[in-house]
Amino acid sequence: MQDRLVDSTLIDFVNDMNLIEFPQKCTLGAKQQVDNDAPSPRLSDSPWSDLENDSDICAVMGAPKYYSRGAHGHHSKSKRRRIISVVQRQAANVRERKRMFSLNEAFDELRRKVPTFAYEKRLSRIDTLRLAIVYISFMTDLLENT
DNA sequence: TAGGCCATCTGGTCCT
DNA sequence: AGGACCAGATGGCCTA
Repeated sequence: MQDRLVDSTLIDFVNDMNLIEFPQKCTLGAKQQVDNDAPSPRLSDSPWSDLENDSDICAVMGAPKYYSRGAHGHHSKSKRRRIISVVQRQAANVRERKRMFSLNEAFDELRRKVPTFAYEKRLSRIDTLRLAIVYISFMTDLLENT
């Protein structure tokens, strides 16, 4: 496959990737469907902007006043058990959402760097990584053979 | 309806 | 001690 890719033009490369590596399996819901060049609406609309203290979620879920880390399942044997308050848990949730948001921003940036057809559906994260790997390999081979 | 993808929550671990 | 990172679990949405 690599040899064939080296001999291909970039368009051919994209074609190959679309036909071989990504056979129309990158599905996305209507509300998540985006142009390849446009930032994802899911990512543009910060999911935590109106939930900075997570109080709404907490109210819905009826969270206890304190969370006991490692207090369930096989994790309960942990000796480093750390008791955290609801506020701390909420803050951690917000941080985690922000972290995932920045991760998705990076994925979006990577999506814009790898070649795809305009009409193609938005790449999933795993397909983005796989396509990036193949694309880098292709470009590396191209440089080495010129 | 099953499977894929994703967002979110959560607890464990590592690092500062 | 607290934040960052990670992985597992869960549930929702969408498509074939």
